[in-house]
Amino acid sequence: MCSIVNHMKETSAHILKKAGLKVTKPRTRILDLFSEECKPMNVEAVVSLLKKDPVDTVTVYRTLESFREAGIIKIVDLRKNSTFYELNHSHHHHITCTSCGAVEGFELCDIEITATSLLQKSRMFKRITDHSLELFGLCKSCAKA
Amino acid sequence: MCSIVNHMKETSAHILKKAGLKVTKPRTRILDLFSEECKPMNVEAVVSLLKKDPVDTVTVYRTLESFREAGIIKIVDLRKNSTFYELNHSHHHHITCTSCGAVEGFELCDIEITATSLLQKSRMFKRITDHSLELFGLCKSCAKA
DNA sequence: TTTTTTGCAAAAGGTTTGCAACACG
DNA sequence: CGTGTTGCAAACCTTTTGCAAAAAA
Repeated sequence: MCSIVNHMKETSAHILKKAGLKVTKPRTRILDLFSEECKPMNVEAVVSLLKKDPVDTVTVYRTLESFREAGIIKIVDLRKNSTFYELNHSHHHHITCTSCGAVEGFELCDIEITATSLLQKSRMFKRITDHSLELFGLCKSCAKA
Repeated sequence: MCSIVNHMKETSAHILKKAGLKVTKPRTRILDLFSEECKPMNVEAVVSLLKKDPVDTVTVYRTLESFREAGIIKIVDLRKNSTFYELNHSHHHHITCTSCGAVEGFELCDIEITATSLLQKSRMFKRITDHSLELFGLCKSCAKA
């Protein structure tokens, strides 16, 4: 269980209302799923994990997009061939195994400081609103093989 | 003109040979293009810039993939809906305007040091082979509007 | 000449759009 | 009950694959 729901004692329904989204069954189930699985997921993963009581793929696409707009989830750049999302609460980054695709999250926020100072040198940019630090490497089991 | 060809006095043909790739007209032209345009490009951009003497889209896909395998270019994660590549010489990152899509490059390599120390804490990972720090924000003209 | 590369056609993902039926508030 | 959401079909766009003709070494 991920911390946003847990910590803040907020139900998915509550989070949806606060975001101005109607509380529907597919939305509640998808948000619950993100709280249960503490990892980046793509549309296929969501559909697959809800297959007992199926939610249409298109609905998942639309739901993830509306969650992203509302700031509930965010896109993670993992160099996969589809878009991955995760809950937008704790600020962290990822390391992805280039061999088997395993993903681990980590926190590391010296970057914010360094990045802000960068704006002073930029002739083109005014504001930084988001960033993504993604590492790629080999996990222990792939490093052996 | 980007520095790799310029600085090292290496022609595209020379770079291709060193990489073990046959020197063909499409490959030479595509590599020349990356040297001329100092910015990330996707397949569409390459095709479009070569349209006077067209190179097939599929050839561009295959060429970019072979360049990437050879380490001549690398993928840049810009959160666009297609894959962008750029020359793999100077180590730098990017900031992308979330409003108009403008991209600026910058150097900032304290990350390598910080990231390496991270491995000591990771229970899953053994090696970091690559990383990507991408910033997103508003460029000066979009910040006004 | 032998092997690799190119271009065309077609297929294969992932994602988006249109629209009627449905459900939330 | 009215508006926003869902599900299905179909379209769309990017990327991949198969194969014969062309080009590199």
